[in-house]
Amino acid sequence: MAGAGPSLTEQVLASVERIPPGKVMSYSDVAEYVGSRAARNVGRILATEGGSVPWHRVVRQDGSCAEHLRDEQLARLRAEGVAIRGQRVDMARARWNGR
DNA sequence: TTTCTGACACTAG
DNA sequence: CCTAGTGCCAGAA
Repeated sequence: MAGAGPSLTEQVLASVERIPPGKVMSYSDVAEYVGSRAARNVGRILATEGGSVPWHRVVRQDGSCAEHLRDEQLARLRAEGVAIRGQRVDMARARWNGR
């Protein structure tokens, strides 16, 4: 395995940790940010090692989230000052592009 | 090896 | 606004 640079998992985790409070990133945004196009990979990584990163700051491109997380997701984001619109996040307001 | 499933995205109706 | 179908990558049986 070697080595050639950080693994996709490491890059994803690092990107998620880099997201500031009050902001969110979509799965595909993170995927593209690390050089991948499979948003599913990001979700899979967070499901496996997301326990060490603010996974709640990662939502779908449309601002919604998975049902088993919807409750925790919205609750945490709302507590951080993220604009919530009913059951979805106001991406136009909380979306973070890495800058 | 094949098949299924999953913290997703996109297009069409 | 909603549902259905298809593509993507990776791991488990």
